[in-house]
Amino acid sequence: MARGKVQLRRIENPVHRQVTFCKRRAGLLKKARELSVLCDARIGIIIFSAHGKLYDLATAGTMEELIERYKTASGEAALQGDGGGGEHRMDPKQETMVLQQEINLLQKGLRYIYGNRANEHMTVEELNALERYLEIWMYNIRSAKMQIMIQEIQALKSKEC
Amino acid sequence: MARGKVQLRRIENPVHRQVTFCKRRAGLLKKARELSVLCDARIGIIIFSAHGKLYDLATAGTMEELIERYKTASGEAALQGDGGGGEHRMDPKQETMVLQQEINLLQKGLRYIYGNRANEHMTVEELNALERYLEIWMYNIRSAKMQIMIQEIQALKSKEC
DNA sequence: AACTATTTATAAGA
DNA sequence: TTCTTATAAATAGTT
Repeated sequence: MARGKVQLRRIENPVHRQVTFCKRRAGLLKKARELSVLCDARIGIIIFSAHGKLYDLATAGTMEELIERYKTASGEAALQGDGGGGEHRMDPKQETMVLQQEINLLQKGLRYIYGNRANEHMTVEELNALERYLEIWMYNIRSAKMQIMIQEIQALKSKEC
Repeated sequence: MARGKVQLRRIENPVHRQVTFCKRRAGLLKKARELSVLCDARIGIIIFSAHGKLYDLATAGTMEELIERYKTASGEAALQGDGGGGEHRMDPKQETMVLQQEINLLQKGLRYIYGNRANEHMTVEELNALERYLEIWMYNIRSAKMQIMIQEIQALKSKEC
């Protein structure tokens, strides 16, 4: 927006891209804060840089509150208690989302176990769900181990002949 | 920003406020799309108007994906941040490092199990280590569950007396 | 919804 | 990186 009109496509020069990212990110967050104050709105912004670093903003409350409210407002379908067993072929996006949810639940569980228990609230239902995941994962890991060992044994046998 | 400097506080006139909300909301979303394209970033924006109406934007994917990624990224930050309670003998930094390693191993394991097995290489040793972690976590989760249920039972009993 | 006078954001240069 | 500054963009008030 200055000293040259900008083309709306990825900036190829990595230095320019990084500088622009910093400046425009700051600008975007400033605009969001202004909009929130001026118009009494609640705004959450999540930014992942190309390298995966997280920048965020939540006005008037926490991001978690906004996310919960978002899920309600956007009428999200209830979480499927599939257990990740994966007998049905999901499309990759859905699959990674489910995986991500399982990881989130595990992280929460680990914080609950190892951290200050007062900081995390887990229901018995959540703990049960986590337990089921752990059982399934353990089963799968044992299967995978077996497969690898069988393959290794077969490789050894074929060498002997 | 034009024909008069703006004061950074809630616009009292409802008509002005509504008009400004529309204009600036459009501007904010445009800026976000530009930033995403120019700098190869992934951005999610959630806006609730004062009256509770939802407006949102997710670049390069769905809001759900961004939310899940946000939870992971912010959860990891929380894990690294403190570690909390004094129940453990390790110093907090060491403890969170170990936790992080465990999570990384689990994520690798899950990708191995659910993803294309050719993309992840895991040794039998790694799988064994993961299996041991899962056993420990399951034990801890079952203990936690028991504790909660015992507390609930006691709470019920004390109410009855 | 359109139209500008101004303010604001920012790309390029220092 | 930080600051400057010329210019593009956004937008407050008006029509």
